Amino acid sequence: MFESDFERNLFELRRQKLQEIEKLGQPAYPNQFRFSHTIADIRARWGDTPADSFESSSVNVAIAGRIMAIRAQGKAGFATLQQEGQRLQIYVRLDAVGEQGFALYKLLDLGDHIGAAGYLFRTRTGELTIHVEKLTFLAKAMLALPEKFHGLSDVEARYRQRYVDLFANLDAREVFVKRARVLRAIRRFFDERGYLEVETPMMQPIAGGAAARPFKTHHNALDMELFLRIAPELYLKRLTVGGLDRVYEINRNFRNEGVSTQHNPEFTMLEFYQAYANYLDMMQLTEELIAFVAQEVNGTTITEFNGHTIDLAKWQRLKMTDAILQYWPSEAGVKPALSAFESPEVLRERLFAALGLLNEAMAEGSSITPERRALLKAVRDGIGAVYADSAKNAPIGKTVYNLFEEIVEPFLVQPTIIYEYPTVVSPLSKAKPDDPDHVERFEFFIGGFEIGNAFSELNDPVEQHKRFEQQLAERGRGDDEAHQMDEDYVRALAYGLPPTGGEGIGIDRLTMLLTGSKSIRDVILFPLMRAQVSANKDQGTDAAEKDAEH
RNA sequence: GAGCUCGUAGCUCAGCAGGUAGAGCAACGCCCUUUUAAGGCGUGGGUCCUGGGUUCGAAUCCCAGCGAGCUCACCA
Repeated sequence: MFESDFERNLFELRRQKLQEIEKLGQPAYPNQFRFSHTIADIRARWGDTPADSFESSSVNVAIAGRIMAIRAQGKAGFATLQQEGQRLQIYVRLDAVGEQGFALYKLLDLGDHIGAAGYLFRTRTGELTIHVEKLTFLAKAMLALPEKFHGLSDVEARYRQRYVDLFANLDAREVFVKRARVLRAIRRFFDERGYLEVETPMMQPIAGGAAARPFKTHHNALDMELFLRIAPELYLKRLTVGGLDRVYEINRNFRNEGVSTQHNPEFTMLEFYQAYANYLDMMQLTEELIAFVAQEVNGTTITEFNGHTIDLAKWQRLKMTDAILQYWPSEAGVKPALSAFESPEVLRERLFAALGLLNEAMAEGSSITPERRALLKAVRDGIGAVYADSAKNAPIGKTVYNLFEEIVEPFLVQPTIIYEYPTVVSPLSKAKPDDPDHVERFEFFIGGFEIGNAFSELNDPVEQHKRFEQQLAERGRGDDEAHQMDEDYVRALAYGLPPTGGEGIGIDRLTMLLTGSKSIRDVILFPLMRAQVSANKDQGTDAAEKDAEH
């Protein structure tokens, strides 16, 4: 627990102070405090009240809070209390609180929790302040607070010791307040539309509904291998078979993948399903939902993200192939004809030609800006990877999809719906009636990354069984993210799934957009961190502490 | 997994042409009854991430490791 002798000494000093406080007749760890107002209440109600009106009629209040600043001045002193992210100053004078009260004040430290009762006034500088008549000790901070001006800025410490981050950095707190508002708004949105909130298994014998590597676990009593879910999808559709026409679930998914500013191994996903709807209905619903949530959370649909101003109420819809053409850089030659997306050979040739032209454009002596060069390099590397994959007999649909991800996705900053996905990358989506190679599916992108994914659900059990078998073949070829066979899910479909639209939305990423957070770890209270090798420098001295860790 | 950057007092940081550490805040003592990054005087506090190497001498240079951030890879 202690990181240094400094901390050990401070802790011991504070214990002595606690004993002194008890001698003053105050319990060291009282079990309640009745406050008349929260600090927020007081700020809201008297924040603008002029000084003279406090003199004509006194306002008595009692508040509780953590001491975030303390300034003693002989026989008087100030302290700033913080509660629920709001602060209020108190003024303590010997002649107002008495010998005992002032003795207590002198035993207070930064970080302590106290109660303060008295009347409101304004100081010379106009700050709303409580003139304290009674101090109540509530709990002690036995460790030192971070620097009062800069707060806790070490990123690692902020994630690992979020409890400090939350009270030391109020903007960190604000992110999580907003995150709660996001969830509340989503629930309101779906509840008002007749959706039922449900919870489906997070431990599953088959981890289905997405292409991702799962976490494995084991149930002892049943001696059963289980997976943490990678998606709730297949269970939610079983519910729609069961007659729950509109369901939604907000819960964690777990994917055994790397971490990045956009990926945490456990993340929160919203999924919803609506019977008798298709992917076009889902598009409509998505646009309404995102604008609604933004309005509820921020009071506006405008958000600032990564240097961009984004309007979450303004959407564009683009067919995937059209998007590729639109973002095809001029340096890569004339845009491919639409027919190129139907022939693996033609597309491959076009990609090869584009690589040559891009390399030429970036050659020494060319007069392009460094920014353009960086962009072209990313595009060239992307196309290079896609080309390499396509040369390994990847299905044309996979090549088109990869190409889209490489040259379009990072540039989709304003809200954009991309639709018409290749069937090969969409094993659970319903094919277009007139085009078996494409499905009724869309994803939407904001701020340069994917936020959600939706489709008309495939409800033909025979077709679904076939798609699963294709996935098994992929698995056999070494793709360990290909979908597993789920016989029970096929059986559920055999009982009849009505035409259904479904969608999944990443809540963490949506929260990033709405809070301007660049990293997903800033919107997750306790992001996964590598285990720390215990730097316990105080071995052997604190047996009880060691026991507590086991 | 790869590349780049970072790791110095509880916190925020300086010190890095190699000569064994410093500031502010926090802590401790004293003074101060309207301060607010309060102020004044004084005091204590460091295996400079870890382990090797080079050197008469390493916080500083080199190598390896650990941890973190960013970028890339991975990521229906």
